[in-house]
Formats: sequence, C-alpha cells, structure tokens
Amino acid sequence: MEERGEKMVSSAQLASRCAINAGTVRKDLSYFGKFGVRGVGYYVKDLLYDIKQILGLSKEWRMAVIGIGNLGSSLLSYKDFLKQDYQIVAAFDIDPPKVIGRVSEKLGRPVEVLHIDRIKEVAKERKIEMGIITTPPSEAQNVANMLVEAEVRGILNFAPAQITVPKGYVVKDVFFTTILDNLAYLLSNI
Amino acid sequence: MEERGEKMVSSAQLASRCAINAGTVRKDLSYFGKFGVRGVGYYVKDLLYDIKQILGLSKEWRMAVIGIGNLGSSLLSYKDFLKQDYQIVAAFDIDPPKVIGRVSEKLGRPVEVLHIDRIKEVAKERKIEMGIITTPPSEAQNVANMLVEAEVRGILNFAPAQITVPKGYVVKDVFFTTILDNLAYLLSNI
DNA sequence: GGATGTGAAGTCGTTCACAGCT
DNA sequence: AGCTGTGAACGACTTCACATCC
Repeated sequence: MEERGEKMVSSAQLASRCAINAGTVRKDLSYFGKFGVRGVGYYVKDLLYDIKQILGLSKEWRMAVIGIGNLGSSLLSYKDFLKQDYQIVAAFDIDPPKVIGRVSEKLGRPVEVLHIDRIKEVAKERKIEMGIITTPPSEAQNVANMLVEAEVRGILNFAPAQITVPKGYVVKDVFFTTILDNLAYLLSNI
Repeated sequence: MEERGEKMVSSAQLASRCAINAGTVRKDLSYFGKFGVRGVGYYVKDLLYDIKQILGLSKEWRMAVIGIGNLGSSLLSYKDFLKQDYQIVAAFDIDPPKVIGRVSEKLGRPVEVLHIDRIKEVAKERKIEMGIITTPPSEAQNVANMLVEAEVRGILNFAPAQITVPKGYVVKDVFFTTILDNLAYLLSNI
C-alpha cells in the first residue's frame, strides 16, 4: 500500500485483506499501543513502521540453510525473503561439493555450500541468528544441537521430526504432510 | 511405532512425542469416539487405523503441482509425501519445456510438466483432488480459479497472496516469510 | 492397579458494541 | 460524522482431576 502511494487505511480494509474481523485488527494492535487516529484510520507509513518495530523487523535477519537438497536449494534462491530483509548468508551440507554457485541475489554473490562441521565457526563470523533445517529427519536434532552450540537462537524446521532446544531458543516447524493431513480431513468432511 | 513392532501406547507417550499434554490427546480422540482400553492404553495398530479413518487418509490422494520453479520442482521429488499415500500425478507451468524428467518415485516414472491450459482436462482425467500452488503471487488467484473450474477442491498455497475460493473448496496457506516474522518476533522478545 | 474417558474449571482469543476522539 | 480503542460478553480450546472400566 505504501508503494502504491496510499496514505490511510482503516481497520476494515486491513481486515478484508487478511480475511479476518475488523475488531480483531484493532484489538491486536491495541495490545501493543495506539497507532491509529480516531475517525480517520491508520497512516500507512506510520503503521508499517510501527508493525516492523513490534515484530522485530527493523533490522536485517541473517540466516543459514542447513541441508542443501531439493528443498534447501530452492530456499537459497527464494525471492520473497529478500523483500523483507531476510538474508541467507550461509549454506551447509554434509557433502558440500554437490551443490555450488547458488546465489543470494541481494548480496549479488553466490553463497558457497560449506561442510556442516563449520557451522559454529561460520555462524559466529557471519552473525547468523536463524537456522533453516532442510536435512533428512534423522539429522534434524543433530543439526539443531549444532545451532544451539553456535548460539543460533531461532530455528525454522522443515524436517519431519520433533526437535527440542534449551530455553531461550525457538523452533518453528513446517511439516508439509501435516498440512496435507489437515486438507485431507477438511475435504473428507465437507 | 507399528514398524518397530510396538503393540501398545499410552496417551502420555503420545503426548511426549508431540510435546503436548496427555489430557489433550485423550480429549481430542474422545471427540471422535473411544479408541483406547482403560487401564491399558491404545493398540498401536488399531489407533493408526482409526486416526487414518478420522483424517481421511484411508485413501490415496492425487495431487498436482502448479508452478515448476525452484520450490515446485523440489516438491515433485519430496520423499515424505510418498510415505503417506500422497501422490503427485501432474505438474503444470506456463513454460513446460523448462523442466522435464522429474520423477514421482512411487509410480516409478517421470511426471511430465504440462502447460497450465491443460489443468482442467488433465485434472479430470487423472482424478486430481488437491492442487499445490507454487507460482509467483501475481498468478496465484488465476491458478486457483482454474483449479476451482476443474473441481479440484483442496489447495495448498505457497504463493504469498490471498486466495479466495467458493464454498466447498479449501485453501491452506504456507507463507514462509510469515513464519519467519513469527520467529523474528519471538527472538526479539525473549 | 492403571490408563482411559469426560465433566468442570480455567485460560485464551475472538467478537461485539459503544464510548471517546479527531 | 466516522473510525479507533476497549470493556464486557462470548466461544473455543486446554488443563485438571476423578469416576469408570478393563
């Protein structure tokens, strides 16, 4: 909306875009403060700024992908990350030579695939704060342990395996088959 | 557990595997019926069967991937789908020649990439019930419309765009950046 | 004895409706 | 006049604790 030059937006407009309730939009924002103008709405520019502050998006997040198979490779060149200051600055695999020359496009240079053993060293060096696990499930917990060891506090886990981490660390799972199971259930019960 | 030959399982064991509460496991199951034996637990084999019935997984689900870029290609060879009777039986793109020879391994033969225009025809022919959208966001709603036209009732949407479909159809979104936003928020507020 | 099945209590998030500002 | 901010009602899910049954 900012790019389109729209100055104001109402909670109703935001709600319709997200397919939720206008009251929910206002209530959710109100949890963090007062960002709108009564009788008018929200200033697009200010709201964008405020939401970025709330979500912790006022900085660049530096990420590593571990496990450069099909999925891992595709994430290395995933365009949408770059639009929002998510940078993939390292890639790891057990078998580094198998994939080379992938490009993190904003940086304008390839992200070389390194051996897993170097996670800790490289994570410190490149100030990595999030790890994306795209290994086979059997390796997921091992990789998570290495990330914890390297003090990478955020993990996005695509491997269909339960991962446990110490307090202060966060894991978000993305299990494709679980989402399909959900779809299958909904389709079976219409 | 069945593969490992384990006969019985308690709600507490299931709970610890899923990192949730034992009561929740029992309560959730009880919503659909009585599957356990008091004082004993659940028979692994029977419970597996019952859960598959509940979720609608007692059949093979036939899927199509639309948009054969990096992500779409990687899903074509995603091993985990096959383990659970999810079959990718068709692939579509605007520019079919750009990717060929991908293999849906259970079928043991490549899934040829076809032109998007053939979705309706091929969906009927191959009895496709789920569509996976991995196109750029600008095309997502168009593709969804085609899927609806072809009566493909379930959609898994990876394109960062809001998709609307008629009643009787279901869309599940997987927005990578939204999940990262979630991680960013949690990491910023520990 | 021991683990399930389930009311009841508790917690969380959503929705409503209107007072309060601009 | 219009839209936000918010207390209060509502609804849904989670957790608890125990009666129930093998």
